[in-house]
Amino acid sequence: MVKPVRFSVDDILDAATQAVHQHWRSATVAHVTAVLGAPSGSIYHRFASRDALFASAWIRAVRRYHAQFDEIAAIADPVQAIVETGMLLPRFCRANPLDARMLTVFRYRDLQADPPAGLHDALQDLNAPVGRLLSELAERRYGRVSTRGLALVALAARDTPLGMVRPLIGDPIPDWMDEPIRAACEAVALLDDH
Amino acid sequence: MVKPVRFSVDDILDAATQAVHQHWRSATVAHVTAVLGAPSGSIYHRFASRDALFASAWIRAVRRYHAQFDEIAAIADPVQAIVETGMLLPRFCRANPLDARMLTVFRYRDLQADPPAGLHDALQDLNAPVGRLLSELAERRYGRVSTRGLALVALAARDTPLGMVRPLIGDPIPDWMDEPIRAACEAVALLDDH
DNA sequence: GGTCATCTAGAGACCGGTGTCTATTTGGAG
DNA sequence: CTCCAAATAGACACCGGTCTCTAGATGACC
Repeated sequence: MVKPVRFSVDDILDAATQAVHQHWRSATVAHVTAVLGAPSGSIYHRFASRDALFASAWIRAVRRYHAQFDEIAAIADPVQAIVETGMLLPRFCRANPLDARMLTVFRYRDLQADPPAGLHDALQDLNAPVGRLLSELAERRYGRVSTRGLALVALAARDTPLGMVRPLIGDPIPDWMDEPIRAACEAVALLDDH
Repeated sequence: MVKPVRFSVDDILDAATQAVHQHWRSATVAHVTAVLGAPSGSIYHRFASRDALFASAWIRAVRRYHAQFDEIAAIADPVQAIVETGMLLPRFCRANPLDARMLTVFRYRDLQADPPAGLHDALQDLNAPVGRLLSELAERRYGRVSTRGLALVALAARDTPLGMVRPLIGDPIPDWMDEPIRAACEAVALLDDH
């Protein structure tokens, strides 16, 4: 029917991710157009604003990260399941270094606090897979879902590995990091749910 | 001799820290002048640029954090010394929440990569206390200073607690966090220096 | 009281980035 | 071929933030 698409949404998000890789938080729409070889009009044709563009790229990266969660259910031992959940992060960083860097640009809390135009709903649902996984892990680990149990599991499976890996994101994560990450996750996962 | 100072360097840094507390990375010079009740000229009279201002406030916060390091030498057991080094961070966040938030605005690596006008030297020396402390801890823990040993100690005493605490910085760090932080630090500190 | 260095004071120039507006291209359908 | 919706194309208006520039205030010292 119409003029064929030259810059698809995914093309633009790829370029945005590339621009963030190079300029991190100071990436601009001009950087994206430079990567893409497109004028700014083509960007604004598909995205309401600069913020909506970069937030969309962030959301796509988060979803790709969540896509790894399936395999955790197959791990029998609860503590090991928590540890392996933690290990998903360094693995993701190695497999998708650009998306990993994209992940560090926003915090979920901030985006949800005032969502860029049109992304309110996408952000609403975004964290559900994490919530589900953590609840399931807490349930399996402690036999019930307590506030503290949930907090411990979140700390073990999410915050601890993230903190250890974060300073390196952008560069490759060395293999020797795996052992200490496992050790830290496991130590937290072994704590008692009082 | 001259006109008395109405806005000292420390006053301005306090205001910058306050502005960062409210606006985080998007804090502007105008936000600082609003807190301080001073015109922008008074800010630029003492600081070469916006970046130099905020970086100076960051450096002051880092130095205050380093000021806690002295007491670690007194701890006899090496592993415990590493764990207590890790615990300095949550303690600092509780005692100086505004400076803690300031700490999250820059990364040492980025600032050193291109230092704001006039801060090159200050940044050069800034990390020395950390380097000294970590070397000392690695030496005590493993009886020698290996690359891997140093990396493990850095991970245990610095990155792990930072990662666990980071998502909460800005809000108060709850007391129940101490136990998991200790557990994670200790687990990493107990790993072998191959 | 005059002098001078230092500092306050604030208006606005300047600059880079966002987002708009209009023109143009494209190819299938009639 | 003509028409139309969808998309590209890019010039530039606009805006918020940084930083400059000039004027004026202040008080120690002579």
